[in-house]
Amino acid sequence: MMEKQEGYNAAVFADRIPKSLQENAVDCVILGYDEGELKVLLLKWKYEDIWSLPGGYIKITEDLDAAAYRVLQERTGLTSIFLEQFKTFGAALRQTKKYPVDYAKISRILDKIPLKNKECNLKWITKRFLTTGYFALVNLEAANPTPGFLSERCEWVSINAVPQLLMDHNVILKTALEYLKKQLNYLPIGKSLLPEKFTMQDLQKLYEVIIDQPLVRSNFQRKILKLGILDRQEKLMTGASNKAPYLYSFNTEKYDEVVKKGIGFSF
Amino acid sequence: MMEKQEGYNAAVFADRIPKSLQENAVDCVILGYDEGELKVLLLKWKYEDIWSLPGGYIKITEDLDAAAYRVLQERTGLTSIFLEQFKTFGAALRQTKKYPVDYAKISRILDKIPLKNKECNLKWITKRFLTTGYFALVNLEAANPTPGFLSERCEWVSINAVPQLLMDHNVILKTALEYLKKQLNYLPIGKSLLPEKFTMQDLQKLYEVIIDQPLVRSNFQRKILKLGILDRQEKLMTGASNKAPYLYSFNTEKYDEVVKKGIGFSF
DNA sequence: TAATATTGTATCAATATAATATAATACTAG
DNA sequence: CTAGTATTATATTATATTGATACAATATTA
Repeated sequence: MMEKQEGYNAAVFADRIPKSLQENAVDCVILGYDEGELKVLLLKWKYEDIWSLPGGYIKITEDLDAAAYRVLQERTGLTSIFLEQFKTFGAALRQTKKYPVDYAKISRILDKIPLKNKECNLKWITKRFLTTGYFALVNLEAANPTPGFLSERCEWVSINAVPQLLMDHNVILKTALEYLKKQLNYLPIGKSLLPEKFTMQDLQKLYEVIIDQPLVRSNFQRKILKLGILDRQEKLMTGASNKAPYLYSFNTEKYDEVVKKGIGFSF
Repeated sequence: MMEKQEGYNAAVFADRIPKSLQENAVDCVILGYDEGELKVLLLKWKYEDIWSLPGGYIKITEDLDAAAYRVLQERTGLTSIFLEQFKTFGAALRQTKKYPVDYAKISRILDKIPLKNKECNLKWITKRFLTTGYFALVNLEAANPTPGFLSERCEWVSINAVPQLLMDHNVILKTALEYLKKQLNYLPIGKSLLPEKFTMQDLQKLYEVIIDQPLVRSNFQRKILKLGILDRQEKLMTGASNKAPYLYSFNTEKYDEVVKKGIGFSF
């Protein structure tokens, strides 16, 4: 089962694995919205050029959802946020043929980070495991990106500039974005992506970034307003030489109601 | 962690567990449609009054999806069917407080079925694990329900007459049905649930059973026909004293196209 | 041949949608 | 102060969709 790679014997890892942890993981696609761009929170590993989605093992006494919340909280400081499971990934070759793990790199990293830390279960290096993908939409301004013990940086990266990620993380990210695109047509979004108050243009741009195509302004406004999830606030004086737009905020009560009912077509 | 229950020490199971299998499982909600009822395929266990969804462990060299297909194939003989992952379940208390496992019953069963069979991994008795829920829509007529080595019966049960199931299987079933209900509004269904040729009434009844509410006949017909996924065939002479309905069949090409595009509302 | 049940399609008002137009700003330049 | 400019909020219009109902066309039975 194990094979040598670049002179490194992966089986060495097997000894380092604490037995106390579950063999399953979660990976979080944490999306924020900033300067008209959709951004995803990524980790840059220590010492080597490895990037990955924030993830973690599920503790044996922990709910699956709780593990995802924990990862989100550890990497952003945020709690009680929109977080949704979207798919579990379990291709047999997650760590091998299809998405090769560079054992040499991992080896060099581990040589520098002794694994006395019980929180680190590196079974994924040597054995296929499942990971459940979650995605979160968060207020980028409120988040406080924090690297873990294997990573040296935790950064917002534009979804148009995502580097090659560890294992199948690029696929996980892509799947999350497609899922979000679909969700748009039967769920309101934006409550946690936008600041408290925002203009109609802000909201439209968010939608356009997600579905990756332009929308007709007047029709977008009409459709959104008809959902009844927005409260109109005062006008925003930008200093620009044009009519000042209204500010809006989400009406939490109605927003949640629409989330429950769903929008759009139904038989 | 382990506790005695009805005088039986669950830890005894731990020794019986082969190490060769992954600790994750799939459970399949296999739905069929018969006599105007939606039915789910359930297993009745040997010797004791235990019912469950068909499920199985994921082999260490097996794709997650492949494991679900295998379960479906083993229990129905069917292959290449609509089968979709809908959610992974991982509540910490899956096997304990919230959904107690009756160790006494399991014990009695295992006393009669010696576990020399390597295919049986009963770790789920002693330890929390994740299970990924899949649902399949199959042609009930074409399926050949077949029990496994732990079960004595494999039967179609009306979703209105489902007994108490093992662990959280009732929740898994409920979640699958809710998921299907939602899917209805942006995917065509019926291709694998109905026979080759069917009447408009057949299709409407199927929809009504799934969403659990009546639909207006003329409007349903108009909406469905507009999707362009049906080919009209000859008339069906039933011998009933009324106008004979047309038979329809799904146009596979257009059907798949619509599955890809989705139907209904979009921004 | 009339009665009956069910089907296929038409009708029509109400509503929704896409594309475009118009009026109302908030500021700038002169 | 006024005209110009960019942008916003909303109106308009033609077209399409929806929900509710109506009605003609069968296939059989009485």
